[in-house]
Amino acid sequence: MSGHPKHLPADERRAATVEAVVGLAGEQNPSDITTTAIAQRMGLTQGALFRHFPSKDAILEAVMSWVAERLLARVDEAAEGATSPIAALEAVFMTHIDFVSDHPGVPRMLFGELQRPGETLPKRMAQTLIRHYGERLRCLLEAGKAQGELRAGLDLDAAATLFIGTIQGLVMQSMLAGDVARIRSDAPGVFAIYLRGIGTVQ
Amino acid sequence: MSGHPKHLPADERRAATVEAVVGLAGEQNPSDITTTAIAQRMGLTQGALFRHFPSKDAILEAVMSWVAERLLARVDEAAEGATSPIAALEAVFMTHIDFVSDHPGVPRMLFGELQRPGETLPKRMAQTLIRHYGERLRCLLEAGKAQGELRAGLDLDAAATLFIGTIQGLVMQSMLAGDVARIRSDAPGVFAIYLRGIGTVQ
DNA sequence: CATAAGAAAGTAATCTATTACTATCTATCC
DNA sequence: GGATAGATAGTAATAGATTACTTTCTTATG
Repeated sequence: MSGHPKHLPADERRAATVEAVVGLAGEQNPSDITTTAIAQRMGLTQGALFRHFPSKDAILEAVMSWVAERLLARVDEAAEGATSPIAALEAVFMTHIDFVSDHPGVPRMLFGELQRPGETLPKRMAQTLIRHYGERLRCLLEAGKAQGELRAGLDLDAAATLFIGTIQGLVMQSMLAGDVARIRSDAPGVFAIYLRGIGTVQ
Repeated sequence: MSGHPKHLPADERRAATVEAVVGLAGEQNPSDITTTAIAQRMGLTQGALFRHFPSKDAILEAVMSWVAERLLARVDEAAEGATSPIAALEAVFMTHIDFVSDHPGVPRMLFGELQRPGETLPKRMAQTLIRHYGERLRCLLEAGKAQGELRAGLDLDAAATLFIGTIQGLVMQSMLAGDVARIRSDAPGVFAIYLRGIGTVQ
């Protein structure tokens, strides 16, 4: 059959590897992803992966790094384009929903990494990603308070937790229905309830 | 060392097995739980498990069955004791929070089962559990609407999705902090926002 | 003593990682 | 500008560890 595929520069193969992992994570339990499966999806043999990564955990590190970079960048961009804190929150939410719709494996991997016992690097990367995300949220929420868009008594930590939970709930619902598209179509209704909860409009 | 432990009736061993799995799931990734680890926690050898269960999946079935029975029973009991739909919702929420505080491995296992590819029995049991749970929620929400406690325009499906997401967000936050106790202490603040979101009081 | 429960050891499959070898690309030299 | 050397990227095979599950032997208990 195929024989040897074309040689690619190292960084392109690394990027392709990350893509393969994210893709697989959308179809199966992330912690059941094998190096054989990753290689197969790339049209390579299993051993070839270890020419670009010293270990499987190094692959997961690359994935987490990719996620952190892309997600935070898109979210920041969405927030900056908005004219008010509330508008920014909504833009962030929808951008996040778009992201997990495009890459349904991402929230599963994050959740999975958090569950790992011990202190692995990919796990810590997942933790810091979510922490940074939470900080941005609290920042927006605080600004909303300052501008009177959100009620004064609002518990910022609770609001940030619920923001993330809102997305997590949509992810769970889409897994239940076995239909990734639901995550996007159900998002507006769920976010409307959230918005009302944090105190916009009366 | 120990030698042979006391013989137990089959059903007690099965119950102890379920307990062991739920316990382990609170400490590590549920899908990384091995039969060796389960047996070790019970003070048995690995092979002994297969005297009581024909396969590992049969163990997971028993766990899912245990979860479905206990969770739904406690939730139903909480709902019945309440005097209004809203009070029932709150009671259900707090009961659920108590349950996952006592058994932090449960939401992880449910999430993990939903991710499995193919159609295994434990996966289907997780799906039906969450569906039944969702039905009860929608029923309560509808009653709340009928009694005017919730606003008329409320999207019931979205409200049910967010209810589950609220819990899921608390679970995630507790995993992030590595502190199960947070799930209980953060719950009231988050639920208050949810309640406001679905339209109680103005 | 008979039976059911557990121990101990074994098996086949699977997974990560390594090794020895080979193909492909790239840059240099005459 | 071809031939060629060196580096890079691939394959195939396999080692070593771990997994779910079996089989056989042993012990406790009614």
